[in-house]
Amino acid sequence: MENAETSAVFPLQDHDLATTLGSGQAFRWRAVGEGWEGVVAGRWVRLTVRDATVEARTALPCTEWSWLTGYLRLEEDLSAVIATFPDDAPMRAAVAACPGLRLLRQEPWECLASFILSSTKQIVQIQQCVALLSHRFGDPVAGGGPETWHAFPSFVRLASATEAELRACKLGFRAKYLLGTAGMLAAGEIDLDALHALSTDDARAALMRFPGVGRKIADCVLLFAYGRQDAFPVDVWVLKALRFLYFPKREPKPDRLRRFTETHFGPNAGYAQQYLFHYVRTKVPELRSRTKKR
DNA sequence: TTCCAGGAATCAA
DNA sequence: TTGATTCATGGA
Repeated sequence: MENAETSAVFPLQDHDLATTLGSGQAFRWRAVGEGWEGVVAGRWVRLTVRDATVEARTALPCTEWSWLTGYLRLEEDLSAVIATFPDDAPMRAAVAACPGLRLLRQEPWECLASFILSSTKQIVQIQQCVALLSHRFGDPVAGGGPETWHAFPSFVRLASATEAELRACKLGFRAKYLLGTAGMLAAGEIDLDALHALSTDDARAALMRFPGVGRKIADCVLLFAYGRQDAFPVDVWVLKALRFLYFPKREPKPDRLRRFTETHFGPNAGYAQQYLFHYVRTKVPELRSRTKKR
């Protein structure tokens, strides 16, 4: 069969792909040579940055690219987003430390499933679990080389798996959560597409009906898949960031902290959160070192 | 060896 | 309501 690769080039401004794709919001990207390879919307794609452009190469013919430009949010004016961040020292430091960090717009099911796997796991382990799940249960897709790639498995497919099969993908206690969630979706109990029409609060409540989904994971899905930029996930890193950068003197009570995250960071609070997350996780030695939780 | 990881469910007080 | 415990697994 003839090589049917297709490529397209898009302008890229204020967008650091390596930072974005490695910032713990998506888990299927691999650095390969100069570029990044992954599967988006069931298509294998290789992204290569050249100057102020990104070249996208697919293995199969492609004439319409909204599946990729929407995923990468190439239309978003990052400077306009950052302009809404609070003008304080921690936020300025986080923005300065992570130039070109962006949010993606992922598919809700893959994002939900990935973050159900994420609880009490390191990012590299989440990546490994997602790779194992995809390899074991996902449909094969044509890639750019001899290696076989796989789409992220559908909830229908996972709903028909056994807990033992999921545990074989190193999910541990999260296996029954993923199985339960896939089962609810396969049974039509909740329609992920319908959440787009709901308020953020109602969409969050719907997501939290799934087993293994609490406030934090629901907020990740709202932010990374549904474009709800007011959603502010608080994980162990963001908690450390808030304590260390904003409340160094005394420990804020949880409800005080929640009110702070909902009011201080503006309409794009979730975007600001991603900057704080990546900043403390990669650039603040006092917090990167293994220090006791206070 | 011990601690911890983009947490949530469960149970005790 | 809040606080402690449990749940797998592997990296540091």
